Amino acid sequence: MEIIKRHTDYALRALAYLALHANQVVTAGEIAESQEVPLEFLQKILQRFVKSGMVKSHRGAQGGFSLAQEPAEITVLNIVEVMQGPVVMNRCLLGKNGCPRAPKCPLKKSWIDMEEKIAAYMSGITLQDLVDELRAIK
Amino acid sequence: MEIIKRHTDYALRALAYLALHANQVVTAGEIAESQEVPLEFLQKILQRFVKSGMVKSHRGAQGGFSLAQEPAEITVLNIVEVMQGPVVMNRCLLGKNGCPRAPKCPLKKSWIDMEEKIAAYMSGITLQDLVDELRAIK
DNA sequence: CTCAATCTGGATTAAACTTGTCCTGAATAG
DNA sequence: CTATTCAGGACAAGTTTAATCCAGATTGAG
Repeated sequence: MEIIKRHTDYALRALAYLALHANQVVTAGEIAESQEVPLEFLQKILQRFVKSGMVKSHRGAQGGFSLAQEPAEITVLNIVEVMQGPVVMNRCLLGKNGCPRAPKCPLKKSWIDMEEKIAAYMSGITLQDLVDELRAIK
Repeated sequence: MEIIKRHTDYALRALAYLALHANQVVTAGEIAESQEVPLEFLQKILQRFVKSGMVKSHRGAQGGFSLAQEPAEITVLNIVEVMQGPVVMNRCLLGKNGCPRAPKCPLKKSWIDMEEKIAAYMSGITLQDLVDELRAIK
């Protein structure tokens, strides 16, 4: 039961790299090489963050990507949700109407409680925290 | 990002039904009908719990299934792990050697911490709790 | 202005996973 | 014996994951 998919892992690595080089424009190729991520797959991932407004792209020669927000303002939850959507324990809890069994579901409250705890945990970690951790490890 | 797969949901419903009818032998057909689960799929699921020792099967006419343990001794985590394996945030954290990037992973500690919290939460809910909840709802 | 570097976006794809279905066989109560 | 019920392997459609490929748009530098 792996909760974080590979593309989300790649996204976290890529955005941590951008945070480590804040205020610089970095090419997808550089990120791909340093983070050992397939370049063309990474480009698709970065496009999602450009659309979400978390990353700025700079086209043309000498172009690349840079963070559009401060590292301390981007949380792990933000990144996970761009890639995998909202944290949901059970698909019953997705959508407006939910499942017809909800009234007799003995776990519904627990699932919602867990979702909130997981989301809270992930929103407590920012890219700045990851940068600090990376610098401490080095 | 749905964490609980459908077969795990079915398993939870089925075992809760068995707990509700503790010390009785119940057929897969009866569970399937009451819980709105495809019968043949449910049978596969129940077989897994027989192998894991949580459920006893009774073959032949008038046969069926019954819990092999007390409802208060079977946790949601037990059930989830039978269906989906151990709770792991990132596949990097699976296996003995893990991934080669682990030493420079700024999230490893947080992932492990989250895994433990999720597992702890799920092991705090037993089938008896679900039975109590079901009786309260009714 | 041209060209190389670089991002954009759509199409395609292989493998794995999910969610089942089908069928034969084995056990057993009555 | 035989109807009922579980056991287990094979099969399969649909979706997701994890890429790859390619034609096109943009832009900095020479």
